[in-house]
Amino acid sequence: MSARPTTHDIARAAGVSLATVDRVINERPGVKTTTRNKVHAAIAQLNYVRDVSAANLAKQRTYRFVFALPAADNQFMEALSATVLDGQKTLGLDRIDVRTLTFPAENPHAIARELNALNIDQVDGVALMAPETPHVRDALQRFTDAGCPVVSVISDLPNTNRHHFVGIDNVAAGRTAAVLLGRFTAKQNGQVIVLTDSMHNNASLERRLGFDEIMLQQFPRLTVLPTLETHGDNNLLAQRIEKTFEQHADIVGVYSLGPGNRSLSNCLRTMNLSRHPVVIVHELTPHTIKALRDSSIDAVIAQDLRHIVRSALRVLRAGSDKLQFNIDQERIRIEIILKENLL
Amino acid sequence: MSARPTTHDIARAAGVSLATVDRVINERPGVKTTTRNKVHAAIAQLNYVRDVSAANLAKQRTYRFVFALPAADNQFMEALSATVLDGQKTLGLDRIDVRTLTFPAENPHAIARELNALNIDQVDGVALMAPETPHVRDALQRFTDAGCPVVSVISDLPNTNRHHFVGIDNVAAGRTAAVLLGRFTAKQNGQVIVLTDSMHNNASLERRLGFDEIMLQQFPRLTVLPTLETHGDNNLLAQRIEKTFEQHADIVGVYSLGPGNRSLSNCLRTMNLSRHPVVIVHELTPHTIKALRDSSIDAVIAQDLRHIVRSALRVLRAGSDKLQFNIDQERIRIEIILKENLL
DNA sequence: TTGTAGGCGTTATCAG
DNA sequence: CTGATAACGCCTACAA
Repeated sequence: MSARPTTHDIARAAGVSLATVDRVINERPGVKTTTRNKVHAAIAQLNYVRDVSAANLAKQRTYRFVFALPAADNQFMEALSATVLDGQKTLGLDRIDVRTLTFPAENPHAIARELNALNIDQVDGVALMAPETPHVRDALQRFTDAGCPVVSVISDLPNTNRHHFVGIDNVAAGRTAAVLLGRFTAKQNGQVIVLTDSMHNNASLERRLGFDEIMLQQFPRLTVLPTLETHGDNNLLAQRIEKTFEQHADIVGVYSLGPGNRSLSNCLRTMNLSRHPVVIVHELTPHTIKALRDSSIDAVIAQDLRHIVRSALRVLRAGSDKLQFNIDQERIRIEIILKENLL
Repeated sequence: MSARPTTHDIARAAGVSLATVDRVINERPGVKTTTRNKVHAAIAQLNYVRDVSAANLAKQRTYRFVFALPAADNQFMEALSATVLDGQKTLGLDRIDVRTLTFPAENPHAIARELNALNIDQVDGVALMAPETPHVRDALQRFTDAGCPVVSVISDLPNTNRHHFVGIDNVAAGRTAAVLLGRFTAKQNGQVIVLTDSMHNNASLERRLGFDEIMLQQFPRLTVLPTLETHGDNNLLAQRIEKTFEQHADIVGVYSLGPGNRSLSNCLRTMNLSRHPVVIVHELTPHTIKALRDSSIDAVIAQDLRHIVRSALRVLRAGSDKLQFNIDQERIRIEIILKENLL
């Protein structure tokens, strides 16, 4: 109803000047304890909360964040990069400067080097998606030691002291995939193929974990085969899949933990199977959307990239201001997408 | 790296005053086309982006919106009200004043009366969830005629000229429920119960439509029974469900289109069935969350209330400023929630 | 130790 | 149609 109180109101109520109020609010030295108390009393009484954007405007403060991502070598990474770029415009207007750093997906040393090259007091926060290697860990340590917030995105870096992880609970995502696969295969017995580019990736690891957990518990009629690692090699992927189909007569499901869904689709199509397995993959991309539409993929487990980018930026901003953030509000949902609820 | 250009820079570059730049930027009338072009050129050239926080600071404008909802008589409505209240604080600091109007759920006349009692030039926008009755239609007409934006929420009012509908595509939601129910019932034959409080409700109607569409197409092994309308009467609900179970030997699924999920759960529990039907309901509430956890509900079709409230407010704000809004960005997702991807 | 005056980038209100 | 000028809420000199 009534407008928010301002520093003016506090000043008046406390019988002091604006500058003094400011000093108290920002815990600057040079204020008598008694007047400080008066101000605090007024603040409490009027229920004052300072207008951060006005403060930032006055301070000319801009947040300088770095977003480090592997170079896009698939549609998902393309979408993620695009979302970050888009965020640069959308939220870039909130006094947030986002600088993107890309590194060759297969060379985590590169990202460590790039991070090390950054001047720490020109950076207010780092968001990154990267594999957890010792080099990366060390590079991040430098930031966290300097009080510069770091968030991991999409795939966590559990053995670093990143301030937060922004992404889905990948174990739960694996469980979700398992339930869908189990129920969608109806009462059939048979084998399930699991594949990803690399199990050196935290997200893949956790997804497999959750997947196995549910499969063992609830769907003993299905046998989950060892994970096929494709290392981004489409031919290798095709070879391994075909070989697996030769070795097992009753493959009823395929769960793709990571990238490579276009190759997977191609491979399955060219094999021209008489019975189509239930296919569950991760991430909404132009390809997976199309595949949902033509029913060559049965379900997609997704995470909203816009949410992720915004959340990462919000968390970094909070960290940079040494403020708490509402952890519930930053939780990323595991989305289940079928043909019917696309869009 | 160099600082962002400001309106001053634009003004200087275009050889006009601050005020003119502002007029152009905010698409206000009263600027010669030639000067407007000059300003636009300067904006493009200097790559100007306006500082939203400064803008908001300067705009002491507060939007006065009304949110009209039926009184909470179930957990979903409670959650919705709570979300609106919460929005009052969260976005309330974005210079948005939200006033809530509640009316007895069973008495749509009341809401029409309350809307009519509002002074139109003290309101900048109306969001409402209400049944579409002639009274409501007339009441809304008064607002839209006055150029005051109106958005329908959750359940659409297609025969009014509300500016926008904020909620899920309920036909698609019905289709989604159908696919899940169909696949989750595996290969079983049998009947499916559909129930809701009232089919006078647009959302229920559309959901049933989509549900039937898929059922007929894809699951001929299942017979969908006529919708049971419970009119919010728990005893009636229990009676009808029990009777239906007596009349049909192979009920394998239940789809609840609307409220009444607690009663449904109670009823099913007390019937102590030997074979549990697949149960699919709408909306995440404390009850449905609990029921997902204990597996008495198999899937929930949900919509994110926070998104809905925020979207409604954004759309109203755009309408109130006579601006376009990005319709893609305001699309509400149909969420599928299982036990595994809760939270 | 405290207060005054000016500015941050934008918008609003007047005149012209 | 256009341009000064004063806000908005806060911070930072500098002066007292």
